[in-house]
Amino acid sequence: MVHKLENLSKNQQIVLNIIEKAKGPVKAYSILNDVQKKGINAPLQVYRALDKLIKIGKIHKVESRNAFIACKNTNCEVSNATAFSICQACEKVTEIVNSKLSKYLKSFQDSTGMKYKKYNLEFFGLCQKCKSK
Amino acid sequence: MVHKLENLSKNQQIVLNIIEKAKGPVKAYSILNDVQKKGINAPLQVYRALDKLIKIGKIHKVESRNAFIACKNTNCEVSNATAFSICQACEKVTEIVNSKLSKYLKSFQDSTGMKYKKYNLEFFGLCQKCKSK
DNA sequence: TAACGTTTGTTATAATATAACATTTTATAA
DNA sequence: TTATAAAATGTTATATTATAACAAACGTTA
Ligand SMILES: [Zn+2]
Ligand SMILES: [Zn+2]
Ligand SMILES: [Zn+2]
Ligand SMILES: [Zn+2]
Repeated sequence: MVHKLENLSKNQQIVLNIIEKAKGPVKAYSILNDVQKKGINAPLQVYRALDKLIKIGKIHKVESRNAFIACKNTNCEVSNATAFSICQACEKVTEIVNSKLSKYLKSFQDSTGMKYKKYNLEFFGLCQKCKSK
Repeated sequence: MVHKLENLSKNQQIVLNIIEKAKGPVKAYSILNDVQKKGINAPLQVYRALDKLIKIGKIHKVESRNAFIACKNTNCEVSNATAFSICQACEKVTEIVNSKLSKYLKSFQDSTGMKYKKYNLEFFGLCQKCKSK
């Protein structure tokens, strides 16, 4: 197996590092803020790195939150089948890795016969912690 | 059955009307642009109407597009179980109404035992038209 | 009427994201 | 190695999406 990390550029590694170390989803401008000491000065530099990292499946965008999260799924080399659980109270986000779910959705056919290349699913509710408050 | 339309305020009706007449998803600032002759001048007036319309299930937000679409599902009184098919070429968006899918997702349980109140699913691919080009 | 919740109007500003252009670095291959 | 193409960078400016804060008006119900 080829380790893609070695192929990442400087900016891409810096941005990935921040997202991987974070405890939850990270916002683009929070990343920008964190890296201004490391030579990245402009939003575009962050967004370009984010785009690439998404493309190669290292991170995902949590669409409903405009935030980014590291991929925890070793099989998920491209972000074409993603599912997340999102706590509406504490905003904790967890990537759902569930082969039954992904098989079900990958093979889903709608009435129009449209064939899907990609899906993104977001579940909302209360996590264990917040439920018991 | 109670017709909620009668309960809508002036701004809410104006905004809903535009979204229902549109052929595809509509952006907030495009709505704002369209209604400036009708006495709505500020983004907030549009966003407030959008929020309410989402809350009562008249429209949905297509998260990956930051756009809004009228609900076609007569059963869907609240936006707590939504699925869309999105063409990556022409940006056509269709709400998927499929009881098997919604039953499957409503009863989905992840490993943490978190119980979900709401989900949103977006499928991406090419529609019939764009596939055959 | 009084009280309450909802909606409105308005100004300002925050947060998220891309356009356009010049340059540099890296990979590929003649 | 040198040429060439592809990818990444740096920079300035701008576009797009969304909310804060406050005062006033409206609609419902007690
Ligand atoms: Zn993943
Ligand atoms: Zn929580
Ligand atoms: Zn609907
Ligand atoms: Zn299409």
